[in-house]
Amino acid sequence: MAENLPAVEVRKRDPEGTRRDIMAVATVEFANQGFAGARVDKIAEDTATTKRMIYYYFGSKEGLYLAVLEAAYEEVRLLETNLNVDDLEPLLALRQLAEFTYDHHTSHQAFIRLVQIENIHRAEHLEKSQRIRDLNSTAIFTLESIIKRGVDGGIFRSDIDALDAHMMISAYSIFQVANQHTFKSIFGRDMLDANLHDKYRRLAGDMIVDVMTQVLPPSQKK
Amino acid sequence: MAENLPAVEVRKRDPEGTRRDIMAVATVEFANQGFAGARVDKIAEDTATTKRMIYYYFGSKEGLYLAVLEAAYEEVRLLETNLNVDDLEPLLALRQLAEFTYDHHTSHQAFIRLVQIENIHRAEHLEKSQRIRDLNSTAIFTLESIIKRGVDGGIFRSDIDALDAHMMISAYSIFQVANQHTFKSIFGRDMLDANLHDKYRRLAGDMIVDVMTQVLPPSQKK
DNA sequence: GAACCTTTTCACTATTTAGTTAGAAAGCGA
DNA sequence: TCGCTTTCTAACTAAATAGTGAAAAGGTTC
Repeated sequence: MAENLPAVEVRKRDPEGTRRDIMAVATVEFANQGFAGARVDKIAEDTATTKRMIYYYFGSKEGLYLAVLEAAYEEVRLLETNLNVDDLEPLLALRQLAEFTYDHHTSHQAFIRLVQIENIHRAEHLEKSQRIRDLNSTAIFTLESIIKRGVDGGIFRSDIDALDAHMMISAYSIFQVANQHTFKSIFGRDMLDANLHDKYRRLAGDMIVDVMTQVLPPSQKK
Repeated sequence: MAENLPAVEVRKRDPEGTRRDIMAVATVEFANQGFAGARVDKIAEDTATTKRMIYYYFGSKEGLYLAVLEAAYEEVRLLETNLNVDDLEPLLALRQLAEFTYDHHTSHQAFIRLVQIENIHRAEHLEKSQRIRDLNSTAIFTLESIIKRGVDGGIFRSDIDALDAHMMISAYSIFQVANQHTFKSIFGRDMLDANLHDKYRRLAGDMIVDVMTQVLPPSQKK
């Protein structure tokens, strides 16, 4: 009866598929519960396979977590490469980068949760993954080039480097996702409300553009 | 031999002291390990009293966590009231508030960790605490007054309200603490390095002042 | 068809964990 | 002194938890 129905049990042996199944489920569980809070039995339950296979492929809970973390960083990096702003004037390029980052982060909340969890653990797992540390965010190179052009053109401050700018853009975007729950609970505002999205995306651009374009007059004591 | 030595076992019955002892230790443990990661036995071990007393006073692990969270929010609120910027012109007041917040957050890292942990839990514990939700940050009232003066004076944008401004200031300051570990691991920069503190405090002020003082000309398409 | 890889089954273990029982000693305020 | 509160001791429990053992069967590849 079921043999002709679409691909649910088409695969009999599909190691890659099994790994992907486990990791997809584990990503959700780790992002939702944290490393200590996640339950291997729960993950196994939600997959099409068994706990034994988790250990067969990933060795340990930590091994699985690390695989999930690596995959999340890699996926995000892939998406980053979609942005090309080399043809735009620095001001517009910077705005585009910031607004793209904002959209990107607000639509990859599981990734942000994993990053926050990793920070609670003081990045101890990330430190173990040479692979993640290698795939240095491409956003930095893009930013470096934009900033160089803006500084050379005399329209950008020269005392904010690419990492500083990245920090500000990330801070703004990540905060809205990462701290949405306490913010809403205390102030009653849902920062991710669809009605606010356009305003907050624009504000991400305003924020970084406005601060970068304040070329300091020597008179102003700072 | 030990009877004349300073206050270690001075107290015989000191319920308040016992509570404080437990909470101080629990704050560290929860901030470091998260709720699921924290161990009641470990907390008991690090106090001068026993596990039984933790349950005597706090009922459960969650009860203790909630007490810790409430105390942390209250302490931070107390410190916020130290700031008085009513006499300053709005531009300087805003800068002072931002830079004060930056200093404040970078020197209360345990609190920030608790907030991040609470966000991982989608603020479910915070929701249970009417007490925390009541002590609405005084920073908001201060900000409201500053912004009103700035907007009335024609030097501030009128489309950014106090919560928006608070969000930007918090995002900047909290990010540097909350995400310091992944940031350092990936980019090699310690955002909390003492040598960078002055620069980053100033930048907190620049960021919010620059974005607020961009009064939009109608011609500029936004 | 042989060797190897993947998958299933499932009971099992050792440890950790939050939380308890029960009693008793001792301080403190009235 | 009486009664209530606080503190300590120390074993104990029940459940949850990460991880394993061992065997067998079914695919896959060469």
